[in-house]
Amino acid sequence: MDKRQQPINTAFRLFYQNGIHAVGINQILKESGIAKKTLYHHFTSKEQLLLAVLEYRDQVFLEWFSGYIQKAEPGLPALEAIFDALDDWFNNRAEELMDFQGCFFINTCAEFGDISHQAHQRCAQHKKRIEELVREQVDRLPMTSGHQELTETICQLKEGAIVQAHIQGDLGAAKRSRRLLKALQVSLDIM
Amino acid sequence: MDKRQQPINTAFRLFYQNGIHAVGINQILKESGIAKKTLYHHFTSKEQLLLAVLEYRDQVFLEWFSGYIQKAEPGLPALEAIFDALDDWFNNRAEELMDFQGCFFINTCAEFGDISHQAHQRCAQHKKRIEELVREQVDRLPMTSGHQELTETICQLKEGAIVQAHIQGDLGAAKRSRRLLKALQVSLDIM
DNA sequence: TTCGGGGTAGACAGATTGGTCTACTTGGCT
DNA sequence: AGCCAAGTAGACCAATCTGTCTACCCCGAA
Repeated sequence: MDKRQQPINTAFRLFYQNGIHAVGINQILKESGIAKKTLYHHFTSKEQLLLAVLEYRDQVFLEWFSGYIQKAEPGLPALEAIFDALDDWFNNRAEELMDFQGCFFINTCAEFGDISHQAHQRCAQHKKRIEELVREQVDRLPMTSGHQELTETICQLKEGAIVQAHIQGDLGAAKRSRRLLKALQVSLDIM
Repeated sequence: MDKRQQPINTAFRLFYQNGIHAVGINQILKESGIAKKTLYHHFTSKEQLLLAVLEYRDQVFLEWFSGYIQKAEPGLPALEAIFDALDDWFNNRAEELMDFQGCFFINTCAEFGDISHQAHQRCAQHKKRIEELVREQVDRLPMTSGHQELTETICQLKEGAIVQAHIQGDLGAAKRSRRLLKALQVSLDIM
């Protein structure tokens, strides 16, 4: 019954399913069941609401994501678990995240393309946080160098899988990235 | 002076810079300099205009992209050239493609998330065409199997690089994917 | 020479947008 | 008991949205 959280939940669902510009304030109000005055009491504008939605999704996603990493053994198994997580997400086995419709942050950047836009920057921040989680595990690998490179590479594999899964409906995209990581492990003895 | 092409050019520029829902028909008309009647003579709706824009961008991008592949030696060099092309794109050395703002097809799918939507399907088709160009080169490699897997992997590396470059403004994303491809070559002797 | 297709400018319609505001209610703290 | 913050419903505003329509123009083919 948190009157600030209600429109955030509703707005996320509608934004994620239909896009941000395509969803009007009135629809959010109707479906969240709060009054217009209440919404504008908590948020000064649609844009501020969006920022709160990004904040919320960031938190939910990170919590869910880090759960997979922590359940696995630190190091390589944890890195592999990243792609197991993605696989669950793409195949709708992650209830917390709602029906897969791509990455909300990638989608938001598509609508607010300019990197100077606040929403865009908030999305970049989310990706940086994910990168930090990855780095923590990469740093545990028995490598002498190349931690930063490997971290960024894994994140890039993750983005590629998300896009492939969303646009083509390719539900095996996560497993493909996982196999690529394995191939890397075998080839270079970096891990 | 092609009155059908003019609004396509303008609409692409505006859609790409600002998003599709964020751009109104009237703005397209004003900036393309044609009359409303003319637009609705050629296109029955904004959605039909969008489909024509996707068609147009598909053609321009494929032409530009395949140029890089054809200039390189067939096989591995051509595959490396893919990432050289991306690098030029991200760093705005590809004039035909306009200032880099991510992939227009990824961006469009973000706004029309449902895979059953015509615009979304047109985007998937574009990606499939790119995949075909990649496959042609992969098929020339001295591998006994795994062509399909490698083709899809390379496409996924490409999507990852595009997203990373757009969201983080990471202009080295293409080179990172290129290095990963090289690492794969060394490790598995698939090429 | 007439006729029609493609063009122009822009009024217009009806719906919807984000956001403000009035009038009223409810519930908890002092 | 009194008060105020937070809530409700929804009228209202100006702007904007997509799409239609009128009225007129130009030019090439029959």
